[in-house]
Amino acid sequence: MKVLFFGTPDFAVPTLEALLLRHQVVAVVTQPDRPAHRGQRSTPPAVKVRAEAAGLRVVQPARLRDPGWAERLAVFAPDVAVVVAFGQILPRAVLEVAPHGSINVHASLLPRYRGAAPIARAIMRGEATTGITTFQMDEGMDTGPILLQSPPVPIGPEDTAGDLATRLAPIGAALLIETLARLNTLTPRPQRNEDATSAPRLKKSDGYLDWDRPARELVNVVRGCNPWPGAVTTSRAGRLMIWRARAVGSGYLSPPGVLAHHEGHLVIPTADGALLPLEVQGENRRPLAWAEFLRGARLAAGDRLLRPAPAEP
RNA sequence: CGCGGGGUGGAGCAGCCCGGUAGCUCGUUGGGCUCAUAACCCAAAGGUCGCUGGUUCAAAUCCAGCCCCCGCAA
Repeated sequence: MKVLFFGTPDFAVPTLEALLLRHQVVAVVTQPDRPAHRGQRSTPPAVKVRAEAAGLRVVQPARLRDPGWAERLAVFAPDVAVVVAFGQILPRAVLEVAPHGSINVHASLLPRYRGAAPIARAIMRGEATTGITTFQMDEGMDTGPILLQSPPVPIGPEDTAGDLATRLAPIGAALLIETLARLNTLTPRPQRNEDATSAPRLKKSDGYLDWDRPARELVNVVRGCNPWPGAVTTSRAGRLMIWRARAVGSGYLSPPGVLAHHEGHLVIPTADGALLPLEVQGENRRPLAWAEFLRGARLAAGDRLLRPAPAEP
């Protein structure tokens, strides 16, 4: 089939590669290069890099909602459009550019976790499984009728959002290929809206750690916010990013947020149990193991950690 | 010219503003103690303080240039 591919980050790359093997990708639509990294260098999205390596046509609309894009994309005469983590809402005219419409690869078992951050949100809520759904897109946010779903994919207790995304991406690629292969015989199944939950895009403040919550929940926040936006607390030594952590103990140990010793480790007591940081990162520092960080004598028992001030949307 | 932090024994840091014998926590090595369970005690080895030049009686510390590393702005 002639496929028009929409995608942007790493997560979308395996699906693009799978399409390359079995179908004809007539063009790739991705987000514009954005200033990124030190020095404000303009950086192409992962999908663009891969697409150019494959010699594909790449289109980078600033706003797909601007008039004229449907016509410009129609020139490629696709049979179907495939959308994976593209990052922009597709207007109806664009959704309907291809005769078979647009198919989305979404990283959850819909109708659960509709939205931009299904992987991170599932982890943050402590889910034990998730999966991949392919569906026929409509104008709503991940509301279209379902084509195929993967079997439940287990979420390991230590998985980060980054880990899970890496694992889910090839599963999505395989499911999409199967979806296309069976497109003519599949019956789209409407989602049960009453079962839907939403997974809105993460904000930095989603990573703000509140020590008055139970340690188990905070560990989930830490996992879900890795690699972005990072779970943060503030201390005498400035902002502290916690990249990996484990919940230890249970019940009330000592005042939440005040560093204390517990079974041989310096931990952060919470409302229930304590958080044992494993990997941590100080301001303008690289990530360090908790023990190494502590050797710099930046923090000690008795120091109080606080939730960052909500100075951000 | 986006903003910012940093390069000090193997690791993580302090010292630099207010020049004058290089310090802390850990690791390593050698002893000791004998079970401390939060990391016991003693001792030792190990450093061109990123590079080059300048100022000075004297530079890790002040000045200039260069190299490298890192964080944030998704």
